[in-house]
Amino acid sequence: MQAAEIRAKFISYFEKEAGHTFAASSPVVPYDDPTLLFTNAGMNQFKDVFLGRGSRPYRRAVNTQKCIRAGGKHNDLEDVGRDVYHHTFFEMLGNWSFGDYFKQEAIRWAWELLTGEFALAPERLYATWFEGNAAMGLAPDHEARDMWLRYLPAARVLPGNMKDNFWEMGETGPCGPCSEIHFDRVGGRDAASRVNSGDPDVLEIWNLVFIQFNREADRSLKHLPARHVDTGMGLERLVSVIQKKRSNYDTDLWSPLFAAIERQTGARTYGGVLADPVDTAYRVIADHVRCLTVAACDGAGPGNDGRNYVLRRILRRAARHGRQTLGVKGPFLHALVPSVVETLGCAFPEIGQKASHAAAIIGAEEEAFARTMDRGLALFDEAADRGGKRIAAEDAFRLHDTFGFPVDLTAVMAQERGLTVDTSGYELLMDRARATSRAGTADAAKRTELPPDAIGQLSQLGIAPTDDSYKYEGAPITTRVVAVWNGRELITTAEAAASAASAASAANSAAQPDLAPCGILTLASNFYAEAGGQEGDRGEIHGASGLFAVTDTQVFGGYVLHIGSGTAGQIAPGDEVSLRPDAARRQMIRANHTATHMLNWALREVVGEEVQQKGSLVAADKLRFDYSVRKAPEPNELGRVEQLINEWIDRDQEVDSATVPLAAARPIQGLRAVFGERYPDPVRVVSVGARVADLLSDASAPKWQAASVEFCGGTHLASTGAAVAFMLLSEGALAAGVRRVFGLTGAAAMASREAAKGLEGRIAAAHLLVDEAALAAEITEITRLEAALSLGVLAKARIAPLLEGLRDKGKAARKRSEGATRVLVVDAVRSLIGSHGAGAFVAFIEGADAQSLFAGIDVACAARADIPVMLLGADAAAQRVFISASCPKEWIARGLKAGDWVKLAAQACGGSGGGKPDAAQAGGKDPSRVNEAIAAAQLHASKH
RNA sequence: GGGGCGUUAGCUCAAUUGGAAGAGCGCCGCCUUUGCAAGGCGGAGGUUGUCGGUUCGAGCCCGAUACGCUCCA
Repeated sequence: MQAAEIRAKFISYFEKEAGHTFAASSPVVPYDDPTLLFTNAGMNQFKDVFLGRGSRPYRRAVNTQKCIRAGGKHNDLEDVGRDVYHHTFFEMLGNWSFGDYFKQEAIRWAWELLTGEFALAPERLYATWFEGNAAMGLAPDHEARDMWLRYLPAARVLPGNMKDNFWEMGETGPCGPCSEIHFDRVGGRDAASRVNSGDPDVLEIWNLVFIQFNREADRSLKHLPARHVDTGMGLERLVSVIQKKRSNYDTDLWSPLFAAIERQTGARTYGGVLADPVDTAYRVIADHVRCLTVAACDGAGPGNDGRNYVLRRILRRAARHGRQTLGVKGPFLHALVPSVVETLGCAFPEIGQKASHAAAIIGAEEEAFARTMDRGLALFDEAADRGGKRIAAEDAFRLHDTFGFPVDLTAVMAQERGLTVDTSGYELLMDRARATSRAGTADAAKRTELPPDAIGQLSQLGIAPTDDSYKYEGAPITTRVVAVWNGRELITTAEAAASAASAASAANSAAQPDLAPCGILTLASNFYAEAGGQEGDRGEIHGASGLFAVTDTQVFGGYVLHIGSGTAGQIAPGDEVSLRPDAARRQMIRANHTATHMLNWALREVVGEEVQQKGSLVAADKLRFDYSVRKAPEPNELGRVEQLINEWIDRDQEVDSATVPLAAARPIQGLRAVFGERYPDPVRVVSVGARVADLLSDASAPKWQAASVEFCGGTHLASTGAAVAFMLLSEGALAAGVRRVFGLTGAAAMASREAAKGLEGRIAAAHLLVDEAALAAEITEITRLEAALSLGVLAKARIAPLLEGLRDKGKAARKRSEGATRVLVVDAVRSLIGSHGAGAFVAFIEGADAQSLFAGIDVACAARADIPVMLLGADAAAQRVFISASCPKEWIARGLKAGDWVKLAAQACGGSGGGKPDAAQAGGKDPSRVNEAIAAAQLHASKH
């Protein structure tokens, strides 16, 4: 019987024979359950029913559930490959009763299905029941025992303890005894003693849980009014039993995968040997690629935290096996996805539909790891060879930190070679790294904050949260100071401010800049406090007797804190003050925020629906936008994005906003909301290209797709024209699948356009330069400018090839000039050495530089290999002397070493040098003393 | 936001204490052989990411910066 048939039979048996409703498998990424890393049991999706919080339209359910047991409380990752029945991903067949049938039916159906439909030999089956626990006040489950005795002889109905036969969901909650069905693969013997003993041939195949109690907070048990059944049977094990195989991997659930692995890697055929490295690699890779594919199809890919990091570790384990054990050069896991679809696609249609997506995600991560894997493997070998039985903590840390080898992977690799890893030392290094990392952030985030106790103090004093309804207008308002925060304590009365020494810092810390910045709280405020990625306002607070410069605005528990320092006089609680945000800065932020919305819209328009906002920063000088996308946009797509935004700016479209009920705004067609974000109700809607009232009147109209509609609390332009211009400053990868763009608006965008135009003109002009030195200097300057100027992505793309052409020209000129100098030097040396007699040859060559002297030495040695040669050159303008020398073996034997020789000569003209005995070079700083250098060199040589 | 690592020929990587930047593969040309694979000789190809500093001299030391990788938050 094929696996697909077994799976279908299980489901149809419960559907047809026993009136169960098929409830499709929930995703492996649990929805709304922070206690779970991955879905790890069939009952996960029914947890609310068992807890009495939810209900279903049916009382009997059946399905096959996608489960992942890795990284969490249930972690089978370490056992994968080492045995033949643990998997990171597996299917769990299950049937459930929600307050409907109980033990009798559950046991009868299980028995009939296994021995009837699946034709398992009854004499190989064993059942366990809960023996009770007096200490816990739990009676033995004689009900279950007696039912089993109707089918099985007493010798094969076995009692079990709390650990094996009493199931609890958690510290508190539904629980009850369970009854397991075990199967003996060998048969013809009494295997009772092998049940639950870890024998791979006597394995648990089905667990029937009878939920009849609730564990209360005081640890007591209460009988539940509604009793439930929750059963789970691993499909992979069941198939191995029915197909009479001793290993899960020998069934048709895996053979297509093994065939694909063989094809992709060129490894020899899977042999099924437990301790064999190649067979182990086969099992690990097959298991892991199933897990990764299923996870990716349910929206979870490899990443750097939480469940995503578990998936990354799994992928890297598989990739390492492929590289090291099977010798595959490049990415190959992604190519195995189709065979996962082949084995699972019929049961889980979503896997077939999203296969290409999964393959892309897996391929990208494989490629990423491939970049560091070989270097990491080399480091591991080195560390392993360095002696000892243990991989040093430093090496394990470096493997992790620099090459991305999770420590558990290093441990696996060590184990393969009979080594261990110094994990406690590794943890120590990890802690240290974490500490320095945190220290850095803490230092950077030296922001002024209003601690919770200060907020509590405010509400105790009856001070209401700040009325910030003026923040969208920004026009100056007059209000009253209610408190001053000096960085340590709140000052809420004028008297306290006057008497407390610390008050001075509140009003006058400009004179003492070391003091922590302080903040002013007012009754009402027109300052925008940082929120939704938009920076807080800056500006001034004017009082009758003081002036306060606001450098940042933050909000804490509804209280708007104007952060900054006093510049003159004093401002105290009770003072009437005028609040004046920096209007020019505000205007730039508004333009950037509206542009961010248009960018979000344009990216979706050009790149596609898959674009999701991942983060955003709206500052005065720039905007930053992170978004998820599968592959980098093409330059022409970026051009289109920029163009679309500028078209909107040119059309000067109205920007409308209104605060409306969340339920009314949610259905608006084309609405952009950040996934997973919680929005207030009512929510503020900002729309470019359509009036909010119109949007609400016909929310589902497709035409709204053409408008930018977002939930947003930020400040925006009245109409798009005020942004003047938009330009993409840069675009690049932030993390796998996430990209970041920077953009400019207004004067900054215009300035950047001008700068690009200017640079292009300068490149064109540079082409006319003939002098090599001038051209080189100009190229250096243009290169520097290109990096220093804030050029747009499109301008950069335009300029890059122009600059490349200019560099080629500069290179050609340099080569010409170098060639000419070389010819000059070579000719001079040839003519001089031709008439040279015995003894060392020392010559000054007009116009030679350090590089051309080497060519001169070569020529001289070729002509007279028997004598030492020294050549000198000079650059009077640069105040430099160049010296280069070579010395034949015979002369070295006589004591003349080139290194000593050039040093002597160099010292004679104010320099130094050195090198090897047969070749050396040196330099001096005084060209006027070249003759002295020559004389010194000749004198020294003549002594040998 | 912070830390670590990296950047050398088209590709993969070398380069003792700072002393004339190399190898393998690939490319081009010639030769040999000829069933194929190949073999031999020669050649082109480098501002050692960029900028600055120290030094007589920097791929190497120092500082900045860009890009990539990786970990942490």
